[in-house]
Amino acid sequence: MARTTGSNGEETARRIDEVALKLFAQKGYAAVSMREIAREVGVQAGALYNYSPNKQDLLARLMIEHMEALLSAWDAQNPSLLSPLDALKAFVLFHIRYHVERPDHVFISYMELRNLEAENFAKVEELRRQYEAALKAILKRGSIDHLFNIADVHVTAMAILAQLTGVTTWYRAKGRLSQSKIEEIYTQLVCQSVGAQPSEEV
Amino acid sequence: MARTTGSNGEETARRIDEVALKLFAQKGYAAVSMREIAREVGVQAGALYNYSPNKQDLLARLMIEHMEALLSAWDAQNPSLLSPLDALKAFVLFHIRYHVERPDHVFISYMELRNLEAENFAKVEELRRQYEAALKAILKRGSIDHLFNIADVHVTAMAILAQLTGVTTWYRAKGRLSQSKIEEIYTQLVCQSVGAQPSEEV
DNA sequence: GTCTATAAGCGGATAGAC
DNA sequence: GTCTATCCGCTTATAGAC
Repeated sequence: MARTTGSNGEETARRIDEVALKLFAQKGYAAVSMREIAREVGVQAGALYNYSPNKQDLLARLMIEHMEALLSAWDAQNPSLLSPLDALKAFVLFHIRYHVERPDHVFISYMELRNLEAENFAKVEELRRQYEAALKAILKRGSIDHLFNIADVHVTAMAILAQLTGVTTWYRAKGRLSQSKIEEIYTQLVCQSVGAQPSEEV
Repeated sequence: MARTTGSNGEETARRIDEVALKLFAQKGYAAVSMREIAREVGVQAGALYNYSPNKQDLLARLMIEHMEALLSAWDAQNPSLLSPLDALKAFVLFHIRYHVERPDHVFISYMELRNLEAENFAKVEELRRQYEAALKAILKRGSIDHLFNIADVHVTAMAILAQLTGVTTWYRAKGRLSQSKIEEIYTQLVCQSVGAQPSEEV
């Protein structure tokens, strides 16, 4: 299926990212070869190097772009305009929806950190730190206003993020529970865990 | 540093497990070579095959033994003798302590599932299912007795396990919080998240 | 932009000496 | 039980033709 004539750089670039993301998530970065990515894209291995100088860069780009998009999407919600409780609920819904829609991005962003070289690792960690800070800001506001009963903002933030992100490990679109039901259950769970007053309807 | 004479099978077996566990956790199964394990153990690569028929078996054994030990340790606590609330608190303490003491075991048991061949995968999953069932049993008891306010036992169990296991990703022995302080925070967090009445002192 | 060909080395695993 | 030597396939990455 070689298609040297009629080749299309933009389409190939898109396909490489798509295939690499899928394979890295499925098998892990170290277990996927450039040949395998190329085969699935429908080009020869050498062609991949027109789009990334090496395999490491391909991984790093996928992770950094994901984290940047996540941060932008959350910022676009303007959560600072909401009350702490509403902002927390908005965060729960946002996080679940964004992550359930992109399970492969989530998976590699948590699993492949150790395969990043130092410089790329630092970039991704900084972006993750910013995202954690967004949740901490909400918890802090609610804590100061005595709306929440939180023993430690940092630990609570880590715990909430872990449980929300964990949804992607077991959620199946055709499972027992609909996504909206899961969102409802987690909203209750998180509100209860921060000791918020029984919530008005979501 | 060859030591053919004076070689000691039992000691080597122990060291192989120790080194393989450490390296798999650090770099991931696929990124660690048998040669690298051998080098760190202080033997030649061929010698490893006296202890495992292949690399896959080495990984599977580490994971299965960890899950079996985890289950035995929990069973030894006889949680069914406790009230649901006390059992839940016991579970939180047990899980945090057991996992914080064995971060590498925990890490590979969650991260390397995808590198297990079908048969080994099934074994590990069955053991994990049993452990999840132990927590669900507590939640069910408390729910039936109207001690807990739980929207869905399965989702709540997954959420609690995710947040507890997540401790190992950020806990550092010399960090801001002592382990006992973290245990206290998580106990409150989990009790609040299941809607349990404000707890007596732990 | 993609191909073919190839460099240079590492991978898991085995055979047979000691 | 461990070593040395080895098979051979697969790895990332590059060079140069088209």
